[in-house]
Order: sequence, then structure tokens, then C-alpha cells
Amino acid sequence: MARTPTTSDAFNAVAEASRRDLLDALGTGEATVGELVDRLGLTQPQVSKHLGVLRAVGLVLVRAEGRHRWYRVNGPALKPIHDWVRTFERSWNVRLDRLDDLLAELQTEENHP
Amino acid sequence: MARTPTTSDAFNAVAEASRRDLLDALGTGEATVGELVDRLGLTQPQVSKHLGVLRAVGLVLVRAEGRHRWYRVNGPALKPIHDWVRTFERSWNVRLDRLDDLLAELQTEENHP
DNA sequence: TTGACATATTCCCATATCGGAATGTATTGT
DNA sequence: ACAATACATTCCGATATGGGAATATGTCAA
Repeated sequence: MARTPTTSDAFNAVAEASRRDLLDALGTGEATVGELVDRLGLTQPQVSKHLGVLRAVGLVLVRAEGRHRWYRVNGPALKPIHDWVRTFERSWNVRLDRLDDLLAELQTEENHP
Repeated sequence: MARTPTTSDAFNAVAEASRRDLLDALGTGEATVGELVDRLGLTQPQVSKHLGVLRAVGLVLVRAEGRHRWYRVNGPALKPIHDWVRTFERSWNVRLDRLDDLLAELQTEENHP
């Protein structure tokens, strides 16, 4: 077998920096392919192909209007990534870490009434 | 050029499901290669190679003890992913979304005193 | 020393990728 | 009808991948 296809899930689609740049460039709004080409300095086929991958995994949605295609981010498709990485958040988030300490302390008190 | 190497950053390293499984299996503790082989049902070379990729991007740390290697997750290496995906959180998190509404409302009131 | 054990590394191959260049397909304006 | 515009698709080649199988490296135990 080879590497997991980029179109298999959000994790693989987003691994490519250019595709993250595209999502960042779209932000909360809409943009056409041409606008994205200008903003990112990529070639038109590059942008179209990357958008194709993002669309395949549901990370972007398209709306046709004349000869333009308005792309926008489909945020919820990123939730699986957020959910997964969030389970490790305690290892660098001091606030959550201190919450752990507090809970442990309460647990101890409970054992020594 | 080809696809971005798996060892270039956390995004690419974590794109492979087996490597996420390895990180999940490690959790907050430590484990040897053999233990991970048993837990995940992968072959030993598979586990060693995947751990090699994770180590290359700093996602795991190793401690040698005799003929065993104790691996553990290096959480902070996941922070770049968390930070990036977090900027899109508003699109699915209702609480943050309502906070946006509230702020917009306050803004309107300010304009109509 | 020798053998068993734990882990890492190498070799092989089928496969998907990315970029570049060229071309295809709609849609619009004149 | 025709040219221009906006975008998608195809063909190409170089490259890294992941699994399997075999082998190498290092450590312990008798």
C-alpha cells in the first residue's frame, strides 16, 4: 500500500500547507478561484486542484454563479481534528493542568474527611 | 515535487491513522514498543517505523532502559495543530457563536444610544 | 560465549501525490 | 458567431510512502 490518499479525510487533506492557506484565505467569507489565485500567488490549476481535494472531504462548499464559483469553508468538517487534538490539550494548557491538580486535591480531601 | 514528507511537521505525521492510534495508546503514560504492538495489533516493524516518524517531528520522546525503549507523547508538539484548527471553532461551537451575536448586539446598542 | 529477547533498519514494490503545461468546458459580452 | 473570461481536467514525471519480509543491532541471562 501507499500513503493514505489526501481525499480520505480531513486530516490528510489538511496536511498540505497550501490547502491550509486556502482555508485561511477563505476565512469566514466567500471567494472565487481567481481571488484565491491573486491572494495566495498560486497558479489557477493549483488552486482548483487543492479546492477539489478540500471539497472531496467536505471542507469547502461551492456555489455557482455565472462563470464564477464562490467557495466557502465548511467549518464543522474540521471538528474531528479539533476533537482529537483536544484530548491532548492538558499537556500544554496550564489552566487545564491546574484544574487536574484541583480535582486531585478534592479527591484527597474526600479520602481524609 | 511530490507530497509533503510525513516527517516535515506534525500535520503530516498525524495524517496517518496508525500514528494517531499510537499517540492515543500512549495517552499520558509511557509504553514500550512491545506493549504498543500488543495493544494495537500491528507488527513490530510497523510500530517502530511509525514511532520513528513521530519522533522525527517531536511528537514522542524516548527513554532507553536496558533493551526496552519507553515512549511517551510530547503534547506541546500538537499545539500548532490545535492553534490552527481553533481559529475555525466558531463555525461549529454554538457558545462562541452566541458570543459573537452578543458582541454584535452591544455594538448596535452603542450606535443607538 | 551463546542464545533469547527487544527494537531498529533495510530492501522491495505498488501507489498516490504535487507541480507544470496544455487543454477542455461553460459562460459572458460584443 | 466569436473572442475573452473563469474555472476544471488531463497528461506527465519525480518522489516519498506504507506494508511485508528479512536482517541488523544491542542487551540480558545462563
